Amino acid sequence: MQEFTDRQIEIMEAATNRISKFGIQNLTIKTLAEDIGLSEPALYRHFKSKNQILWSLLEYFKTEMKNRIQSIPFKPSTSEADKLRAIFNSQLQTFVNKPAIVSVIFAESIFHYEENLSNKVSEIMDMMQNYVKTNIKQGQESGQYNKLMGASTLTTILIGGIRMTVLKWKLSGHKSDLIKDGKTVLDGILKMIENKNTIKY
Amino acid sequence: MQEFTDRQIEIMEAATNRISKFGIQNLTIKTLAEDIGLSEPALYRHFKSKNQILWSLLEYFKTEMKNRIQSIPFKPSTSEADKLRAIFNSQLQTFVNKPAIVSVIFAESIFHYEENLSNKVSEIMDMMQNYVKTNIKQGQESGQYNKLMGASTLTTILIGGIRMTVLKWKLSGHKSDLIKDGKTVLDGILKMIENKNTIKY
DNA sequence: TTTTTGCGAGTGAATGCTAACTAACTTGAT
DNA sequence: ATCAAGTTAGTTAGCATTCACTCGCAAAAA
Repeated sequence: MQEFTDRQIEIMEAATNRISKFGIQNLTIKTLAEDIGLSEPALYRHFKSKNQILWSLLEYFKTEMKNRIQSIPFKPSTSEADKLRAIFNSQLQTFVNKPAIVSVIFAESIFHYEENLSNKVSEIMDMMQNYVKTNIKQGQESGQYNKLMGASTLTTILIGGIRMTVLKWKLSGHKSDLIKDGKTVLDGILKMIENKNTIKY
Repeated sequence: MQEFTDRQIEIMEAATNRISKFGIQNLTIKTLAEDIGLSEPALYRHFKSKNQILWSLLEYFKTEMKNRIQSIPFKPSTSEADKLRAIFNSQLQTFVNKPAIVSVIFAESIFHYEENLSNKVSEIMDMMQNYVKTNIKQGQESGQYNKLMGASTLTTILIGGIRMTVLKWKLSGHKSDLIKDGKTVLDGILKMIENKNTIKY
């Protein structure tokens, strides 16, 4: 069940590279066609519109992300904190490998009110949000995390903190060490919410 | 020393409203001129370019923000936590009153690589970052905050958490209660870092 | 006190550019 | 000989910006 043809994937990869290197506003049919070595109309043989190219990019990433996260192998004994670490690590690693997706996800406002695109971005954000929230609830119920804060608020802080780290990385021109900085942020938060051998309320 | 003429302020306000209502991608010289009831060339009598209009908007906000935060009256006895609450509260209140500025600040990527605009946005972010970081250092040194995390990391988490809340508010179409949600996030973080009558390290 | 001159602020009609997208034609493989 | 996949040469539309001009007023000159 091949979702995309070879050419389509080639186009999507070229788009990814273009965005990584020059930002999303530099992704035009013209530059894209040049990158691949085709004429502009040729692209329209493979995608209905530019919108469809971006949409496919997001859809592709969403599926990839879901599969990737769901297939992280956890031993039954893995603590919730370690699961969270694995999830974020995997996610940040993906960003490092394909910085383009960050540009797209962070650029909601660029989509000229194109609902299908902002919806896809929302779906991706929601999915991440869900993984995190579920983890936190689980951790709180099992007593691994304290309950100083509601799960929703904690989720917001966690994702917000990581997002901020990603943003800084992006603004630094991908010079900072995203993996390390992300880990620092996550560990910091975990340090504050983990019930180790400390007081209980 | 009037920095802007009346007309310039009128234009800046119209731009603000246009962005608030229809997003930044709907801000064109044409729509802007229509809003004010002038012709397009007329705008060029007052600003050199569209870029200059946006730049002025950001510059104006930056100055306003600086003055506003610096003139928050603190009694000498105010705790660092309460100072932080006051700063964020003031900031969020401003966002609620002028949602446009959020659109502009969150839309870095829209600026066709116009350096002066992204720089202004960076300046604003840095300023906020500084206020927060200073506060945290102060709080940690005076023992009001614990030192489980470095000041930089904590700053990232704090600003990240708030930013995330603002983003959600924006995505909700300004329907959620930004002030309340922001306060919840901030209080949550403070609860985790404040040394009240608990253990000392 | 008229008259002239200069100027701030405005206008309609281009201009030039960049995009996305399309029509109509070609070619090479099955 | 069909058809998928190209190509050349457009079209259309949006946008920032400029051109050449006007109008009314205020100050300088007569």
